Amino acid sequence: MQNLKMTANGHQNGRLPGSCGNMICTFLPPGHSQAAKQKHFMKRGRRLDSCESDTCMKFWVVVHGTAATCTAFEDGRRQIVGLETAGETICSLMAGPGTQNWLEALSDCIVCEIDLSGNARELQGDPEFLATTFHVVHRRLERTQNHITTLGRLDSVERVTLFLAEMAIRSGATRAKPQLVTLPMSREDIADYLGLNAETVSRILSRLKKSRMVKFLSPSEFIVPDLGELERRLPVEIPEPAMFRPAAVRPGPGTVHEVRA
Amino acid sequence: MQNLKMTANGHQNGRLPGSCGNMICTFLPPGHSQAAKQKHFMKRGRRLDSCESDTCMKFWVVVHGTAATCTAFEDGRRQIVGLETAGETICSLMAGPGTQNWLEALSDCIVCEIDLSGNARELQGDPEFLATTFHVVHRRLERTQNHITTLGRLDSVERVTLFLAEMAIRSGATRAKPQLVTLPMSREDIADYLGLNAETVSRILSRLKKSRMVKFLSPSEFIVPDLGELERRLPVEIPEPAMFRPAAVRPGPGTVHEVRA
DNA sequence: CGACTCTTTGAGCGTCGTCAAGGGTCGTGG
DNA sequence: CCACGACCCTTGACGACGCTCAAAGAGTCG
Repeated sequence: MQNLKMTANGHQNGRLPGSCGNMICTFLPPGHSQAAKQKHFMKRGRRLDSCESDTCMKFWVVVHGTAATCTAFEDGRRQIVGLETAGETICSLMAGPGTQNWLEALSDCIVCEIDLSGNARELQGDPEFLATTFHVVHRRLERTQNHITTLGRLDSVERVTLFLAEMAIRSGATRAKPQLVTLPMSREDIADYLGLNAETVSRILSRLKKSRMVKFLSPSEFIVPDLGELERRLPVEIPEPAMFRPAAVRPGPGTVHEVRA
Repeated sequence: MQNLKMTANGHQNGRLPGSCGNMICTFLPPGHSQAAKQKHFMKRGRRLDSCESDTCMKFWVVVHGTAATCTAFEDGRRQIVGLETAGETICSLMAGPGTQNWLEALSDCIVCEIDLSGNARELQGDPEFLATTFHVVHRRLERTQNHITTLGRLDSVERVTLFLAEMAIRSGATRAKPQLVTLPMSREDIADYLGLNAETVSRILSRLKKSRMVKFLSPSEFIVPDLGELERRLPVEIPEPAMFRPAAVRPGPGTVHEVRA
């Protein structure tokens, strides 16, 4: 199936990402209405609910900030299913029965809402559109499956360690070059992402601080002096940066393959 | 995005599932080679490894029995990412870095391997093919995301309870009509699916037996006398049967929408 | 400055994993 | 036919890990 990724990139046909850097916008008809493309400026904690209708074909693109796709039970337990950083496309929230699903701003966010319901009929026969949406869903599946393994088989220290490593790499850190990382989320958010609770996360961070694995300049700013050392404490390798960078903003055709390199 | 599900069904164009009941076969060229479609008869425990090449476009369809998509760390910890029962299509195993991924027979299985690498180029422009693969991946994402919440926020008793309920529903049980269920997997397999260990699963099953939530006729056969009672102990509703029945073998066009009903 | 939120840390305890022993079933081979 | 091993399931004892509750410190905003 890796071949489909190539098509999904879309660049080889000369199609270029829109002004926001995302592919989805480019499928809007030339003279689309205001309502079809809408920017949400979301303060931390604000939510966007998924649309329940069957005839709705909305996409959300995170333009700035960090958001999360969340699920909750009636009793209030929350699970963050995915972290959505700038460039990420959310093409449908799939609520299980008896649960609520929403997109929530973890930090202040700009989210672009694109409604393609108007030209759904044409798009369903458009190979480029289908390949793009396939790619969006495929990427998400990839990360979701990895997260299942994290939740099912890593203990709390490993989960937090992996989380720090991932955040560092998202910020551009490499094994060779440390990098100041700004956490866009609270301890409770981290906990809800990792299937832990906030106190446990805080305690583990303190432990990692003491063991010099990570230096905190403030509760939300840290540096990992030696990413390799972090990695040695984990039973998995740390994912490539490409894993966190959405395809549509990558430099050119073919680079998608780096994911498997 | 729900609209795409309609196209993905494929029936409305008159395209019908192949002899094995699956859509993917129908994309093989008329005079395809033997190698392009291959049946694997797998004894319990046997594995199929994912293909590493970038130019490979293989699909696996479980025709009979129960298989699992698995991940493992170097240290041996295993996580079952998804249960694959008859009719399920696996379109790519996406190994995270530093982990192994494979498809494993939990019970004796027949798995059909379909290699579309030969006509990849045409298929990448074929809306029907793209819609079908989109649907395959989308379905999987839906279940994967639900499983994240299960692993992250349900305790062990809730996980096992939910598992029993799901297995009952897969076997055709409803709130009104109990049903004899045959477990196609060991306690350890269940544990690896639920992020627990085998002894814990066994202990919890014993507890549920004592509380009459479930009757075991043998270690691998049980009946849930009152599915509603099981559901009342859970913070989530039990998914619809449609959640477990692959789209390609559903009766007709339009029925896909029942997923959201 | 106080109100609020977030974070940290401690004490206590329940849950779940580890280790170990014993029993049941099945297939093989003497 | 039975002995044996392989494998799975069950149950107990014990301990560590992670959650709950509580209190106090740190940072932010009006």
